[in-house]
Amino acid sequence: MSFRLYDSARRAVVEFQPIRPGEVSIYCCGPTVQSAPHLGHIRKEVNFDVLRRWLTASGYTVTMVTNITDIDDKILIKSAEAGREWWAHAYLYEAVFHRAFAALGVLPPTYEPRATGHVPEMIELIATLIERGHAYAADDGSGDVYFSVVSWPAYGELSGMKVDEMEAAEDSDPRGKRDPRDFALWKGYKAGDPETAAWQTPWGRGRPGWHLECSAMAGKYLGDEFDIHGGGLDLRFPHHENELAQSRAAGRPFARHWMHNAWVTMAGEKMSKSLGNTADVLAAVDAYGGRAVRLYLAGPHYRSAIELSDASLAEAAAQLARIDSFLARASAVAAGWTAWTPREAIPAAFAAAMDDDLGTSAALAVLFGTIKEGNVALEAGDVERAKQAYAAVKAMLGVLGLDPDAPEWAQQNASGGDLTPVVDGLVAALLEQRAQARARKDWPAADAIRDQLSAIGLKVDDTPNGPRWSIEK
RNA sequence: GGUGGAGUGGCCGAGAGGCGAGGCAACGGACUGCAAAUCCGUGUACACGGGUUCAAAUCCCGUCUCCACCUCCA
Repeated sequence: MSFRLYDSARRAVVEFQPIRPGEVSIYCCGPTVQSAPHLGHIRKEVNFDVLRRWLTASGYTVTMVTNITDIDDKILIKSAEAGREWWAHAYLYEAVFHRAFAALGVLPPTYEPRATGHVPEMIELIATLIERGHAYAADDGSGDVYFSVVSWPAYGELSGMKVDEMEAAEDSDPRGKRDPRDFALWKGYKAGDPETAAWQTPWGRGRPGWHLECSAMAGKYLGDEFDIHGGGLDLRFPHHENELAQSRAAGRPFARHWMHNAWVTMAGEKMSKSLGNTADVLAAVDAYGGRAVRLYLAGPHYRSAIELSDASLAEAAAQLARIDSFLARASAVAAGWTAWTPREAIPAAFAAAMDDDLGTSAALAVLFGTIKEGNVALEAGDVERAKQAYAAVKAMLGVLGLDPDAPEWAQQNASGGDLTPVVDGLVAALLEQRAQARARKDWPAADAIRDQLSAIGLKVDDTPNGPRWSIEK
């Protein structure tokens, strides 16, 4: 079975064919580190993390590049408001983003370049574009350099936008543009900008334009041509259109495949900073747990908008509780069973769903079906089938980034994990008292102990093999 | 104005011509001292109006509503 993926440029699900057999190169536009991430930002990370995990599980060696945009208008404005150096502001929020990524089990990219570290590559790209007649330094002496849209007839090939039909932005500042549709590759230094936010170039001092950064960094780490370029749907135009135009105009074939995830909505509207309807990632993680939030983001298809509410997060938490309940029950008989490798353990239906444009929703149906089979097997005492179901569930969770025993989650539970033997000892003493009360049919006393534990967040379940406790999230 | 997407049962959310994805919630039953967990069972949904077809949530025509991009945006 081969992998099929929707390509935004061709507007169809197409057969994925890597440039080099067995390898996949992905460039994914990363955050502009101007303020804390919201759940919309993080959906992109989770969706592309699932892509990466599935390709890896399918046997590919994946190179994943996600940039950090650490210089930009917004950063300069926000840092000035906050009374910080722009670079200090950028580092501060880069750390917050990293914390949010880790809180959702997102694997670190292979390379995570910062825009400010790649000015030489940008200058080289601009020079090539000027040489080829696709870019020009503004005549007004501002130091701005623009890409000439009319010089590149293919402009619009990605988004389907027709240059002539586009609504002209009324308040846009034409500055030194020869055509209002031209976009900035390089922004000349302006009075009032921080002295440190400017780099010397053949066209004067200044700083990078947003679109140019990504082309330069993708080229450095992945070469002139690579497999997949990703990002949020809102980046398709103009950001990705511009990246594509400037890269191809410079003679680089660039991305073969464009992949865009849809957004998170609240009350039907796209979550965004400008609308102010954002949900903080770490707050959601505190309330529902990182794996529940990840399940909420990863479950629906990546090209569907998903509606955020307390109810939808609570439902994800309930789904996860069903998953974890099975893992807890099954691990008693199946832990350490290694007859199947994770790859062998993945059910064919799950693989088929994932191969079909990352059908996580259908894949999840397979996961829950397997859990039911496993539960039935456990009830029937069919240990062999329970082990197989357990292995299959673990393998599927691994692909989705939800296996609680995987390093990215085990690490997060480390503080609690270290205390588990201690808590276990304390709880065991109480459970022994409860067992004695139950033995003499003193139900009020037994229930009092259970209620006491429940009040501090420990849930007690009676099983055929005795009571089991767990921490309620 | 240009371009694109969406309207599915109480809720979330897949699917895209023909056996009711899956989950959450609810109700009934089994198990349990009671719970919890688990299992079994219960639902005839596809915005509206036409049409095509043996068969339409799925295709065609029309209508309504919503959202997004065209400006920074994951």
